[in-house]
Amino acid sequence: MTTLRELASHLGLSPATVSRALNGFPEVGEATRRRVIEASERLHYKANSSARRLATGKSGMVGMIFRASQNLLVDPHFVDFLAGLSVGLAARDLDLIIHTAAHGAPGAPYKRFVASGSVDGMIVSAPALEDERIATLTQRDFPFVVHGRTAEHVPYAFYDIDNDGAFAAATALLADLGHRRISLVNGPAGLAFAAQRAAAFRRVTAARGLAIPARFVSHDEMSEDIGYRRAAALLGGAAGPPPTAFVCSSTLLALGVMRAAGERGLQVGADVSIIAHDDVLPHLRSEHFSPALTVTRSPIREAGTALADMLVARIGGAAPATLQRIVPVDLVVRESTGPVPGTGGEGWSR
Amino acid sequence: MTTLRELASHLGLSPATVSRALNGFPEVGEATRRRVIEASERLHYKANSSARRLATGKSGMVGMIFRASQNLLVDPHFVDFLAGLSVGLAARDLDLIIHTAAHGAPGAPYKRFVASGSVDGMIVSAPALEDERIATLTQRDFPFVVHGRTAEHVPYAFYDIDNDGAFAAATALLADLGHRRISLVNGPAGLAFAAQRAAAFRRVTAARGLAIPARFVSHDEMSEDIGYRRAAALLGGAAGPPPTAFVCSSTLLALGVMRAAGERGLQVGADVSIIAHDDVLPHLRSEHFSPALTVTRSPIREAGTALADMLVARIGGAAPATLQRIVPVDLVVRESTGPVPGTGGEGWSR
DNA sequence: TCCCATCATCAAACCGGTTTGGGAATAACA
DNA sequence: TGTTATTCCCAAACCGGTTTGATGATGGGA
Repeated sequence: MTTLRELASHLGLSPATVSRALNGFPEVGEATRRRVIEASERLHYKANSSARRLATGKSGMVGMIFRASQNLLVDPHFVDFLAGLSVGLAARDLDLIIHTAAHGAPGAPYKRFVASGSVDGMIVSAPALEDERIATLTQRDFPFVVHGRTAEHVPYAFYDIDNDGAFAAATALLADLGHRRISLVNGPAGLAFAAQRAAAFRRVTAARGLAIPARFVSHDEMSEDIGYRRAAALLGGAAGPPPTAFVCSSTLLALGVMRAAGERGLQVGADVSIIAHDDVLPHLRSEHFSPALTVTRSPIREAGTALADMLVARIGGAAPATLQRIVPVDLVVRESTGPVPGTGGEGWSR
Repeated sequence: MTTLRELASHLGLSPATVSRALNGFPEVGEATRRRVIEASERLHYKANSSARRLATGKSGMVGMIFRASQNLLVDPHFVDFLAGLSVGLAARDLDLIIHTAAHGAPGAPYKRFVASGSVDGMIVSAPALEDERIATLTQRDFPFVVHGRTAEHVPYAFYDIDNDGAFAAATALLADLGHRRISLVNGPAGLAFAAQRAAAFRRVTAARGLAIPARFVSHDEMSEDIGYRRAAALLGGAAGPPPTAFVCSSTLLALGVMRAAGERGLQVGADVSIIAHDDVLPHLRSEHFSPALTVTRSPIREAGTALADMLVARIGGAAPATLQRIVPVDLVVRESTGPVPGTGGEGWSR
């Protein structure tokens, strides 16, 4: 509760000198500085952050906004990203403001943060293919970084994994094992990463001459439940021959697909193959699934810390074009993928 | 970027009038108010939040601090709580600042937030049995709410589940089924909820005359991995006869215990019984485990929204003693619990 | 017609820091 | 000793809102 002025008059100094002493400016005497610091601690002085912000124009915070409708906060991928981000920002002495936009208008909360000057930068997560937020922020020349990439042409700072490479490799692996009926259980339609993954999947299957019926490709929330329902519907075979392999956009989806396969008595890795993208959620380890899951792997936490660094650079004035990273994805072959059943996999059944 | 003064001079009014017009004060004429609002929208005026805070003394934000060392943000229970909290706060037009304290000193970040006036209230999560944060905040008479309860006697606002009732019921259920060698796989030692659960477990087992060796009770992080390791060590039987039943502090732990049991060829619900507390994480549904898990159930998301309401009330001046809630916990019996094997469960083997 | 409410508005102070532009010592140099 | 350069500190302005106290303009009642 002590103010700078109180502290100053207590010391018989001017507020200006005390301010400089505490902020490490060179033009105050060493003896004076020590006296000031000692007194500030004794009186529990702490600069009022609102006043400082008003004077300096910096807030020391960065913002992030979720749409409550999308329930993104519940998504474990998302929160793990948040964890990395928070740690990375804390290391730079920045705080993170999170705001859940309850109502429809997605633009309003951005105004709230950007126009009112309450944050120094923004983080945009889970962008759509053409994302309004990116357009708005670019237009106002406000510092921001994106987790993911959109189809737009404006240069902005982003961190993304090589979704195309990962899903091309995953699809090719299955095709090489002889699978011709492959299903893609993907993330929500409209999100950029899901579109990139679907494009890679379609490109590779088309190149191999595989006919993929529309019902084999689904876009939805990435939960165990959805994985189960999609796989159960397809494996039931009511609408046509079931797939022999699944490519999943997350390990949670794969878990559901495995449950559906298990219920039908299908052996994963023999009767049906499953591969998934693994964001390496610490409490969900694909190597412990039974059977151990073949995955394309890229830790989502690293995205958080990397984006924190990028945002700091961006706030510091770095050009967006210099802050773009696409990280490669590892393909880890384990036990959930195998040769297509009923063909020459073992060399005799053909 | 337009300021209040600019807007005012543009309108030929004083800043005072414009401020009142925008903030809905009754002493400005209706015609003037409309004129002001119209102009403010046309010029994209948005009050600078730092300036407003400085003038009003309110920040419109509440804070929450994690210790990075504890890795709480990675804990899915925790983040789901965060989700509920965020939604609850957004409904009250509050933002949440989250700060990860990288280094050891737990007091420092509190100073940072409280003494500098950057937040109007604080949320304390995962309290220890005697929590320093609660002591500090109480002493400064700063508004805060706690998720959980400590052993302290100071009256503060909290929301907690009936850990004692839940774990007494769970333990009694197993004892009633004839189990005499029961293991408790608990959360981290030192945290209040874990202590409450352990106390209930010990009370009920003692009342039933069950001898529980020290190795049957473990305190650690609540991950699948830890659950697996604890159960594997006990079921190995190297240190003595293995337990016939497990009480787990989370469904993640139970998942690990199930994996350990499965690896040894034990049938869950017959050879070994498992019961867990279920915080109802949307992506981890205990009714879908195989077998479906018997649980004590209480959605952790509700804690978030309830605490948001409490904190708003507390900031508004409500007395802490009026803001204390302990919610009951449901016992849901499913397939993972059954009579102890090798006794009279089936009527013939004794 | 005069007086008193009521309404609508304004000038100025204030919140608590930071920053600019000097100015009075002291030190360095001729 | 006189001048110039440093060193150290201060008074005042400023950031952009909100809030107090006062004032001019209108309208109703006597």
